[in-house]
Order: sequence, then structure tokens, then C-alpha cells
Amino acid sequence: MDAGEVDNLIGKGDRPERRDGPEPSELRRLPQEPRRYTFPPHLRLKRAAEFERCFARRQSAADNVLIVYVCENGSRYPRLGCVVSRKCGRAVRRNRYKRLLREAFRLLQHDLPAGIDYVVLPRPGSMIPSLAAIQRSLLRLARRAVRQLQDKGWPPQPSPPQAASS
RNA sequence: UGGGUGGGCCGGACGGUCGCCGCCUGCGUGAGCAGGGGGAGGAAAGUCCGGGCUUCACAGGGCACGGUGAUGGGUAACACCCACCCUCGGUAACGGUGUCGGCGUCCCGGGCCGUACCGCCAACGAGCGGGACAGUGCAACAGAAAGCAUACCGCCUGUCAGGCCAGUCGGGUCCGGUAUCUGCCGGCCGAUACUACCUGACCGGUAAGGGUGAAAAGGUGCGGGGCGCAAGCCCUUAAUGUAAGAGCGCACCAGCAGCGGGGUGACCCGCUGGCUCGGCAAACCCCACCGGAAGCAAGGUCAAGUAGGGGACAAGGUUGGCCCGACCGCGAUGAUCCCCGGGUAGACCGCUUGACCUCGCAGGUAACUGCGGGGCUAGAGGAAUGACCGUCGCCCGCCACCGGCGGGUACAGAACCCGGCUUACAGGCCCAUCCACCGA
RNA sequence: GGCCCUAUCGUCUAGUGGUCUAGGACGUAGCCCUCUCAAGGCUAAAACCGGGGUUCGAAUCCCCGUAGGGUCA
Repeated sequence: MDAGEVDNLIGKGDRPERRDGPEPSELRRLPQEPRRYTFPPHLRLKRAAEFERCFARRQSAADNVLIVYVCENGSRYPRLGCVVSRKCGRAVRRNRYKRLLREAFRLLQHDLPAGIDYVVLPRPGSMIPSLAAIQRSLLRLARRAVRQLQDKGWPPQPSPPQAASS
């Protein structure tokens, strides 16, 4: 299982590397080609095991708007997973939360630290926060959590099998 | 025109930027890119019913269990829909009664208005089988009595027994008073057959009444006049009777039976008769009809992968409960089935052409059906259908002359698909129907 | 998504349609006892998830909704 998981991740990482291969692949050095704010499927967490690994890494940051769990994913991209429980409301309200979270991630994907999985949980409140508030909170919490992750375990390479095995 | 009720439909529009999920076309070995076109609802919800579909080595019968229930239709089928019948509720309007208040009057009556109650109750809403003889059961408290209908209290007539009060009679030798003697009055004694009263018992009649209660063998109204002491008689009448007192007599209404008529039917209408007893089956149950079960996480194919153990196999196993029947199954170091435990939760199919939508014609009061033309209208899978901005529409508040400013714009998100029901909903549009008034 | 279950004082629970004004335990409040606390005794407050219907009468019977919970590859 672990071997298949790693193969899948490496394969996914290989494919955009060829497209970005002719260009220098640093995300910060892309001003000559305009940044694209898309949200393709390889930027999403899609399996229960990926969510479990990110929770098992036990590195999070929170304020009164969001809770953000982070974990290294071994690729070159940030990835998003939304967890919106039934305490947040009924179906219309939960869809609203998820769409706002995805929109915030889509617009901030070039400003967030890459190679990280982000599992974002909204705090259930009486009012749904605006898109700007979610963007501010997501950016601040993501940078804080990734900094704590780097302070805690410096080598990011052995951590995914360690987290996956635990 | 005013008021009320019911039903149907829509449920923001346009533009720009950046995104997401399918489909088609083109390029490309591939990843992908470009273009075109599509992308939540009337309730998608609750999961309360009914089906299609899939599976269960077949699905037949009986019992059990569950559901439904006026009548006639519609439908694939319904607990749904349409039409109609019955019962109950019911506001406006109408009619009646009564208290109070007002207008008005010198005062009263009459009149008008308001208000309260009652009756009939427009549209409208709700609910439906039968058990006045198929059986069982329940009705607390109160009440004489709650189901067999009379017993009980009370009342009346009569008889018997007792009582002593009143009354009556007797005492000429009982007593006192009065008086000219007879006599009169009071007491006393006796009788009580007779009158009346009280108490108790019994036979009979019971037709006033019995405060209760949700409900007590139906409800309301009326019962004239004259003569006579009375019985009784006479007149008009539908109107008397008993020892006494109306449940008696008649009329109307409700109910029942018979006859006639209308309707496919539930049922309704008219006439006549006689005087008439229940309530609850959303208590058990009886009658008729219907129902095999599980549910797309059903089910099928492929890939990856751990760890087995126990039991059954003709006196057997399976069809979710039981029996019959049916089917499976007859050489066991093999194969099949069941139970416990462990593992995987990845890909594809099912997956959207269907009791589909729309238009026209025809049938039908309607629900709906038939025929013909046209159309394709979301298919996700940690789960798309979005975010932001601008203008306009609608609502609210403020300034308030045009207008300006600020805020809000509902209920709610497909998960195999349909037909219903129920529930939630800012606002808007349309149609139908009833009543009152006015006009033609 | 499908299929089920439950709802009674603050909590856990009883309650065959009728003396229900709903009982019990723990907890809460007050008083008594004690030098004080605990324990004990007495007293009080405190609920039928909501709305309709059947019935003379509903916590109970029927229907609809609400809120929790469970289970299925």
C-alpha cells in the first residue's frame, strides 16, 4: 500500500515537471508567463488515506475563522482538502463553506508554501465569513503552520513514510 | 364595486472577469490544449405511501402478520386524483329573541343603530365500511339507575297492626264548678265500629319528581268556549283521560317500516303508518380487497490483498414467521452451504430515452386517455452546478419636491428513476367561485 | 443515499384510556439536629418534544412535523 501510494505521488509529480521542464520551475519566478488561477483535480485531496495522514501529522493552526492542518506531500504543489461537518449547517450552508474555501485557495495558491497538503475546517458560527476574511485567515494560518512544521521536523523527506506508518 | 374563499403558475434579469463537472469536434504518441454547447428544485427536503429496475438455485395454497375501506370512475399502482353522497364544524349575510347603551320624545309606546345569544347556515374546511341480532370488552367520578330495563326513593288507592292527639258516642249510683230541677261546662273512665292524623308492613297503580352525568327508552309547541255541585251534555274543533297527577291528543322536526318515483350506485324526494333506546371498533374481533423479501452501499466485471476456525450434507438445506407443497441436493482426501473472525475499500458498468417534455386534434363534467408532429433537458463520486464587481427590478428605514443615502432580496442543494402526500417559503401574477349593492 | 430506534422534572427512570393536581432515586433550595461539616429527618420548587384528530375524557390510541441516536458496501 505504501509503495503504491508513493508511486502514485511520484507519478503525479513527474507529469507537470516535464511541462515545466523547459522553464525554470521556481514558482516565484513566473512573471514572464501570467499566473493561472485554476483548480485542477491534482490540487485536491481525494482519498481518505490522504486526509488521515494529514490529521496524523498533528500540525495545525487556528483562529476564530478556520482550522488548518498541514502535512508534507512530496510534490511541487499545494493541495487542498475541505472538511465541513454537519455542525456547520444544512446542505446549502455546507456547500457555501466549501465553495468559499476552494475559491480562497484558488486565488492564493501561488502565495501559499508549495509541497504541502492543507486540510481546512471552518469554525461553525452564526454568520458565514466573507471571502476576504477567509483569504486573510488562510494565508496567515498556512504560513504559521508551515513555519512550525519546519521548526519541528527539518527533514521533510522521512516524514511522509513516518506519518503514513503511524 | 366591496368583502370572502379555493386553485394554478413564476420564484430575480442583464453584462464583465476568474473558476468547476460532463458531452461533441479538432490538434497531439501521451499528459493536455483550443472551440462549441449543457449544468439543481417546486419542494431536489421529510422518507409517509405506491411502482419501475436488480438480486435472492421461483414466487403456489393455508394460517399468522401488515395495510386499506361510503359510492362510481382514473391510473402501472397507490393511503393519490376527479365526480358525487352522508356526517360534523363553520364566518359574512339573513331571520328571531332579550338585556343594555345611544339617536329621538315632556314621558311612554313604536322606529333606527350598536351589542349579546339562538336558528338556518353561502362559498369553504375536516372525516369516512358494517356489527338497532356474530361474539367479547370498556364507561373513572357523580348519580336511584350506565345496560336486561326496570328495580329503588318518593307519590296515590286499598288492607292489616299499633299509637294517641283532635273529634264523636256513652256514663242519668265518678269528681269539680255553675245553676231554680231537668241541664250546661271542665276533668275522669270506657268504646273506638265511624271521621281525620301518625308510624310500620303488604298487595296494586305508578303517568308529577329524584339536585347527577359526555350520554338516562327522542325533541319543541299548543290543548278553546257554554250549561251544570258533579257525573255528563252541546258548539267549533286535531284536542282528551284518570281515584290523583300527562309520557294523553294533535302539529312539526329527527329516526324506523311499507309503498311510489329518480339515480349505474352510495343515496335522495313524496305519501302513509305507528310511537321508536343507545355510545366507543384510530378497544379485541368479524367481513371484503391487497401485499414474497431486501434494497443501486441492490447487483455484475476486473485489480490488489490477510488468517483462519467451527458446523451441516437424505431423519438434510432454501424461499426474512409456521405448516403443506415446490426447488436444490445423492460416492465426502473433492465440491456446495451456514456461522464466527480477519482483510480490501481502488477502477468500470448499472447511470440516465423515460408510465419524458411540448404543440395540435378528438373523447370525457373532471381526473385522465387516444392519435399525429416536434424535441433530448445535469450525471458527480472527499462529491461539479461557483466567487467577485457593475446596472436595473422589488421591499424596508431616513432625509423627504424630483430624487438621494443605507440595508435586505425567501425556503432551500440532485446521488438509480418515476407517480403522489406532507412540511418550509420574501414577493409577484393569473384564473375560478360565493355573498351584498348598483346598472343594463 | 437506504433502513431503523428513541423522546416524561436539571439527570436517570416508573406510569394496563379514568381518584394524574404524573410517582421514585440522585441533585437544588429552605428549616431542624450538631460547636462546625458530613450523615439523618421534614418541607418546597421542578417535567409528559410540538401541532392536529378519535373519545365524555389522551402521557397512553392514530396522523404529521421537530430534535437526537444507531446501522448498512
